[in-house]
Amino acid sequence: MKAEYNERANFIEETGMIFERLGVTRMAGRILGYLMVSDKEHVSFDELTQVLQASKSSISTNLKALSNVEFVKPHTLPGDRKTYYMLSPDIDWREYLIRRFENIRTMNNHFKKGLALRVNQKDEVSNWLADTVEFYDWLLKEYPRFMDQWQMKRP
Amino acid sequence: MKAEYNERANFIEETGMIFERLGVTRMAGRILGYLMVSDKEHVSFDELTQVLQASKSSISTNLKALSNVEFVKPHTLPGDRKTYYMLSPDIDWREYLIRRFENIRTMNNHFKKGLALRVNQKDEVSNWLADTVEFYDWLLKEYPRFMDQWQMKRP
DNA sequence: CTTTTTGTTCAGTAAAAATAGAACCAAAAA
DNA sequence: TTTTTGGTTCTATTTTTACTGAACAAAAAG
Repeated sequence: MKAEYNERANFIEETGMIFERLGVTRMAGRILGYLMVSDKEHVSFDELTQVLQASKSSISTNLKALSNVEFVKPHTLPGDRKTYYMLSPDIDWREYLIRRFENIRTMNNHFKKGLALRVNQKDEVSNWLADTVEFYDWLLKEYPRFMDQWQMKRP
Repeated sequence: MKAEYNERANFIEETGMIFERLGVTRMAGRILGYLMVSDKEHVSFDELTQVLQASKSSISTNLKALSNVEFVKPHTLPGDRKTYYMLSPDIDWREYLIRRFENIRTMNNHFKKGLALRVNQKDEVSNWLADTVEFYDWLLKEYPRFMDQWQMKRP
């Protein structure tokens, strides 16, 4: 058992933990981890069940979830019934960040709603809420321009 | 039962749901929601158990967690044994965002590790990983400057 | 038409997380 | 000193989530 093997195995488990903390399942994280360090670019369903020592159902469910959010892309070959999977080269992390910023927008709107519901609009909490809203309004207005700088650097 | 009352109640439950999706407990979210729309600035432990109809233990645990991450600040008065709680006016959302960016740094480092473990450094997946790393390297380098713009606008 | 391959889906189990209830404790009040 | 207040902590209980295993299905192969 080579050292390299253990490094990969560790990497896979670490990926599982990292994604678990992000709210994805540990198994989905493991799949991503394996897709990252596999020496093949395309990995079959069956290989995943074996390498990750997981049930077909778990792999199936998680692969589907990962495909839905387009983190993973299925790949097929003529004359081959299997489906292979790879890390989706279509993920645009800039797009992904933008989606995350939209969550911030939701939260900011919620803060506005909360502030509006307060009786005293001028106490410390209200002021803090107002400041918060002001900051996020600024952020949401300005971040596209920031992102554009990346587009300009790498068209 | 006034319409206003229901709006507040709805707001509290929504806050619970929103924070639950962010990985905090629903009850912690409810506490934050109530602290946002309460007409008092400082709210007692006991009031929280009653308004949120939750057990003392649940309130205690969640208040402690919220205090630990400094979302909530305890407030005491001379001659009063109770502890009151408020939304912490000390939360600096800029600081908070910066902490979140540090998570991105962790992820980016993990990507680098994964890329290094790949056998073929020049296939599609490797290229995609390399591009991703490049984008995040740029982002992590540039975002402090972006944040400084806010500092300049609001010193 | 029957068997095999390649998964998917459903029903049950195991594991984890959130909450409740009760015992408990320290400090203040009586 | 005893009692009450204000809350914490420990041990269930409930709820949710992830995973497994087995039944099932579609399509290809024999």
